[in-house]
Amino acid sequence: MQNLQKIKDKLQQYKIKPSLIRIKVLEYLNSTREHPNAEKIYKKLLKEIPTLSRTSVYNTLKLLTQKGAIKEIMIEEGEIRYDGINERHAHFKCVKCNNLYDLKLKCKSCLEETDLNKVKVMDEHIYIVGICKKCLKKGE
Amino acid sequence: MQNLQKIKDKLQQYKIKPSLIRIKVLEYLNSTREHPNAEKIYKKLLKEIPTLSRTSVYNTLKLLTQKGAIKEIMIEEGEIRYDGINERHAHFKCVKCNNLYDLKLKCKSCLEETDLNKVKVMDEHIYIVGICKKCLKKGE
DNA sequence: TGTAAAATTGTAATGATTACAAAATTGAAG
DNA sequence: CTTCAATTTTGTAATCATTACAATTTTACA
Ligand SMILES: [Mn+2]
Ligand SMILES: [Mn+2]
Ligand SMILES: [Zn+2]
Ligand SMILES: [Zn+2]
Repeated sequence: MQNLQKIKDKLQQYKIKPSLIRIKVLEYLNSTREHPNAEKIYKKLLKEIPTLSRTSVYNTLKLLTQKGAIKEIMIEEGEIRYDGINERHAHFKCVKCNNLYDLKLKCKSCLEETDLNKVKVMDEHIYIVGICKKCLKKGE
Repeated sequence: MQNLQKIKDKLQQYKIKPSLIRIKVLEYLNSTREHPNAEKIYKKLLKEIPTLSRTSVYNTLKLLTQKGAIKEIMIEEGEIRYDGINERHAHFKCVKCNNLYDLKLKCKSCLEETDLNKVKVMDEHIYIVGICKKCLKKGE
């Protein structure tokens, strides 16, 4: 399909050679908004690539992150989640169901320009922790 | 000194019984803006409390966090830093010197109210990753 | 084909955090 | 001052996601 070409193009755009695992990992991360961790990605791709190793998933995630094609999200200790959506947005982590939702940002920057114009900004992370709509309903 | 009383009051305010270790940990976190991790806090307090155990520091930090007296900051994998300053603010993490600086926020919320008025917000984290002024100068 | 570079794999190590049970301390009651 | 249960603190062992490393496989190109 032409979706494959899009993934390959994106990899090339970030100067990453398009191997099978890299394509599959990026394809998965671009197709979902669930922000999976390495283990979830491994389990998912194992169905398509039976020889896949956990190490390869970790290696690939590290590479994609370093090249800027995906983003690491660190919210809870001992678990890195990954986000393949590159548009600037914030996150909402529900402490009940553990889901991680995307949130829109209404302003370009919440920070004082005077603080920022002296430093080199490489990355920005904004997230809220709380209880989501669904879980609030469940608990009356 | 009367600083001690302030710390005790703050602990009581968050419904935490003021034991020696709790007082010392909170006192340290309220006196610094360096956002230390558990190990740094342990090393620092060991000078004053020679019988101190790492476990006690971890226990105390967990308790203070759960009660809301301090905040965990998770930016780099495998290292939780702690912040005793309760006023809402953002952070800047320098990837060169590894320092974590405080930043002022210019707006009350960067998020769409429509997204937030259906959920329960418990915590908010905003941070920038980049290279600080000092390190930029060093590298010409 | 031959071969060096790159990618992938499996196993072992790492290290911050946590679990757990024992020891010490506290504080109220007698 | 004692007693004793609750709380706090401690030391050791376990956890577990991630990383290091070396071996194997695959790729790309002459
Ligand atoms: Mn996202
Ligand atoms: Mn801070
Ligand atoms: Zn939820
Ligand atoms: Zn710096």
